[in-house]
Amino acid sequence: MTPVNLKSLAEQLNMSIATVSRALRDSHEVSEATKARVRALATALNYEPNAYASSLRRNLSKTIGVVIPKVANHFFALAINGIEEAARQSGYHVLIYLTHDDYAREVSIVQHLKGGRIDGLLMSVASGTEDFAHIKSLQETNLPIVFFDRVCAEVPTAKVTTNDYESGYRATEHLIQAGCQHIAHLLISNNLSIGQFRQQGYLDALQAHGRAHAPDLVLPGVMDNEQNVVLIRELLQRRPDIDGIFASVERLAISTYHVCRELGRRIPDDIKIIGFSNLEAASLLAPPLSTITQPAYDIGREAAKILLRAVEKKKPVLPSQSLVLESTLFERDSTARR
Amino acid sequence: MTPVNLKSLAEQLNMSIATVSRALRDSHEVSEATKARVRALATALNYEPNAYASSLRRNLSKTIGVVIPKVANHFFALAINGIEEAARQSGYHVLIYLTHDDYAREVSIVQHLKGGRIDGLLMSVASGTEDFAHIKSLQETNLPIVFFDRVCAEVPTAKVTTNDYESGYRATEHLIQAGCQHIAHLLISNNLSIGQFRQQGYLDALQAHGRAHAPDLVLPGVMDNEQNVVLIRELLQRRPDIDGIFASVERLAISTYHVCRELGRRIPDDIKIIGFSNLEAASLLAPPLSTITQPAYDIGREAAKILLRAVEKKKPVLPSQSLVLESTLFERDSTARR
DNA sequence: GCAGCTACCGAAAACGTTTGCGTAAATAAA
DNA sequence: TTTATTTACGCAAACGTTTTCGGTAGCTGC
Repeated sequence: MTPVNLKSLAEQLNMSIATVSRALRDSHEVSEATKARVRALATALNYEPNAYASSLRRNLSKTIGVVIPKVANHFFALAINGIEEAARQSGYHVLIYLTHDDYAREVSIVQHLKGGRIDGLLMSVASGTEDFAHIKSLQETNLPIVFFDRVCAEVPTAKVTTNDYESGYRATEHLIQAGCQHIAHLLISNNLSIGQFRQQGYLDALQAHGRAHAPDLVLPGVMDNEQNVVLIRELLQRRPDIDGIFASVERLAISTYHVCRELGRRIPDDIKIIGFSNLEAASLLAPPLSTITQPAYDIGREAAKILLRAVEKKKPVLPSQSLVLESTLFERDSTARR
Repeated sequence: MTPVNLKSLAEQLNMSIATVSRALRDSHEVSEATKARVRALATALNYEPNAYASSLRRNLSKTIGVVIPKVANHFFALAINGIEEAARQSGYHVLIYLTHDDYAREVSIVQHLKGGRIDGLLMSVASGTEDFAHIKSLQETNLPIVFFDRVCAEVPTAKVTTNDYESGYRATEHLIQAGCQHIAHLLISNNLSIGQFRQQGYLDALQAHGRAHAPDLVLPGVMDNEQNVVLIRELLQRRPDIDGIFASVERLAISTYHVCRELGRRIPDDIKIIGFSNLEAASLLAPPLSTITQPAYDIGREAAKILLRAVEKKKPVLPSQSLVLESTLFERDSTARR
């Protein structure tokens, strides 16, 4: 069985490889008659151009990379959904890499991407990452990068985020208006910029409503879920007066539900909870969870579109192309006034 | 700025390209002394081999493809997690494609994969797919394929699934033992083999317990969620005697919760529900949902391992390498006896 | 009849890597 | 000493595609 490539096609058609290639790319330097002959044979033999030869020659892979902390999370899953959609529409392929929020793994992945495997990168940095040299070094190879959600402030490029400050502010204000006196903030991580924005919103909302800020009401989450449960239990036992919780990330809200059930705290009677979440079943929880829901699909799609525009036009991605999308606050029973 | 490739390295080291290449691949045909010199410069200049040149020459891309219906679904997200883990351990990259359960899209994706972009394929077929010619044709190019969960019976290769028949049987039996008289089955799709297995388990369990089988109690789900809500509402209104529901897929269980809430049916008092689901928050629902939970992460990882073994050894994947993993039944309040 | 077009096509050089083969020197065996 | 064998490296041909640089026709307008 002979391989079906440009050479074999050219031989069967009695023409040069160059002509076959041009015919398939619909070049104007080839007559309609020969184009038709070439196309007929190509489809008959199910010809598909070798992606690697093409990529090598054109220095273009038609592939983008996505580096994210995890995929088993509705936010990132939806984001990938949007990314894949945008990529498919432009004929691009999507390579996926998971850091599991591990700095060393992130560095290793980013280093490997220097091999020219991708034309552009979409990234949401690991929560443990503090040094961004690996990313900067990648950007210096002229690879376009767009950050989404967990952005890296130090790298000058476009970022797609949500209005995290306002969301933190509104969530906190919502708890205040529901009657909460002592509101804790369960933070993602200390060094993520989105976490800092949400934290600032929380602080400003407290201040605007004349509440004192107690530093021991802010709990930075960790990677491990079991560990988080322990930390939250500790917090609720140390400060039994806490009657409101703002969780900056879904899994912390879920962990809080478990802890409350364990400690016999009634939601929303004893304690009210609101959290960032893209959980579809939020309205079916007991009680239904009030959420700040990010437009995850749109974040992914818009980030990909910005990246792909830059890739296609061979222009760098500018910080000015950054986008801020709006989250939505859904009031449900977990913050109901009683 | 000169590019950093084998040629530039060779020039700076005053040796041939071949030697540099061999040194970096740790060939025994190169002295330790020169290896050291080469490696030193390579790391100093942050050399990363061009993936496409290498792939072209070796006819190996170190990349596998994953074709799945969707990613915004905890089962598939976990499966990808397992796949990525196995791939990373073997130094492979993961390309991801979503069919959105659309046959035409699946065909188009599979056709594109003939370009040699991947060394192997992991696939969960779209629920609408009835003709498998596109997959067979891809397999004829000697590309190793491994199916997982939503397998394709007609293609002779390895498949990684769960014990779907037994799970369907046990779920149905569980409802019977909880006191249900009229049990409906909400099916994924008529032409998926896993759906047929679950359905057969449902039927056999009914028969084993002397229950008559009413064909109008079996509802094949559709793609659209809104549509499913309508169908389920219709079913519950047409057959008000239904007091047990076995949902073959998570979103049908969720839709059933919504319908029950809307119609004022109390779970589990009026109607009991069990469903296939990987929802983490299942225990926090109102009421907590009884589930058959598939080992999604393991399914993905094992499928990837089988595929990668075949790829590395350049041997075809045999149907005899198929694997059946066990699902777990979690009893929760949605099927509690009252 | 001739320069200047256009329309079509082919030869060949890239892209960066891997690898079969050749070969010189060094070492071992005879 | 001569003859194998090993060690360490270079040359050059691939892999399949794209693209530059032509080149040959057949036109047009003068």
